[in-house]
Amino acid sequence: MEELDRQIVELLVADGRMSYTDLGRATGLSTSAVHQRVRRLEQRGVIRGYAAIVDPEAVGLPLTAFISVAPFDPSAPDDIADRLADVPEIEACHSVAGEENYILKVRVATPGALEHLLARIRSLAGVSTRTTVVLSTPYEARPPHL
Amino acid sequence: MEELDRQIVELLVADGRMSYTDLGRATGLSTSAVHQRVRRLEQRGVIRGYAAIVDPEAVGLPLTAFISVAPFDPSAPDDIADRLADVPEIEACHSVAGEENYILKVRVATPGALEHLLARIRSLAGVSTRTTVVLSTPYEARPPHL
DNA sequence: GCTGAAAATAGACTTGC
DNA sequence: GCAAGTCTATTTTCAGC
Repeated sequence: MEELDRQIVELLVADGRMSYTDLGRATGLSTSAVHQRVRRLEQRGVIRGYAAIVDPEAVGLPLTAFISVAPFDPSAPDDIADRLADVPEIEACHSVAGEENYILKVRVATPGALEHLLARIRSLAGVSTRTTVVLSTPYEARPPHL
Repeated sequence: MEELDRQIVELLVADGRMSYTDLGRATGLSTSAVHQRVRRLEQRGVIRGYAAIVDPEAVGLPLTAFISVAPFDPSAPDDIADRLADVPEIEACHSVAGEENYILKVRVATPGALEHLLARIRSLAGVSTRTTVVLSTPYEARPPHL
């Protein structure tokens, strides 16, 4: 990727609502030039979208956990991700190499909610789980180092 | 949190660049009313900011991994998060309950880069590591279920 | 806390380099 | 691929309820 695009992406990751005017000032381009580049970055899929960053605690989800899952029957076709796709507490689902098949990142309100969530995941996907509770998060969702 | 605020947050998480005009249409409020509410949500820290969502593969970081770390000397004061704060490959750092002290999420370009990163983390923070490589990511960074 | 309107800004689009 | 200019939409502020 080009230096100019790299710079634009970095600026938009830091502030997704930055105006094209300011992006132009920061990069030395005209408004229409950055606008054009941003649109190309969006079309190429480099920029997938824009989102407000929400504090999970502030919206009542203070408890974060990682759940490693492994299927009861390892020979069965693996449709675990699909089976869990509609569980809203699951923020991320990664297929991984290692003892377990997936790592899930979940957010819930209370330990009780985590207990129910684990039961739901086990029965929905036919998996055993190993849960690691997050105590605190020094940092998270830092921008990629382009 | 109030229903109207919940709705606004949900809309802004889905599209961080949505205009106040459109937010007003979607919620039935006037432009200035939503604007006011958004500002209060920002001030209260419910909305921490806005960011462009970037495809890590498209910016040359196709390899994601989780690294669990535990200090060589568990009796030493724990400044691991601080010591690792300036390592740009680390996207997230969670203090966790369990066998290890922290779970790091990292993104790198190649297996070789991961090898160097692990060495750097071990020497910087004085920790042993256990690495789980991500094979694929069915979904990630889904909005919190308000 | 919401509305509605006015003024300031920024966005979208076109044309020419 | 970029700059300049025009037209439209949005942001922002404020008086009034």
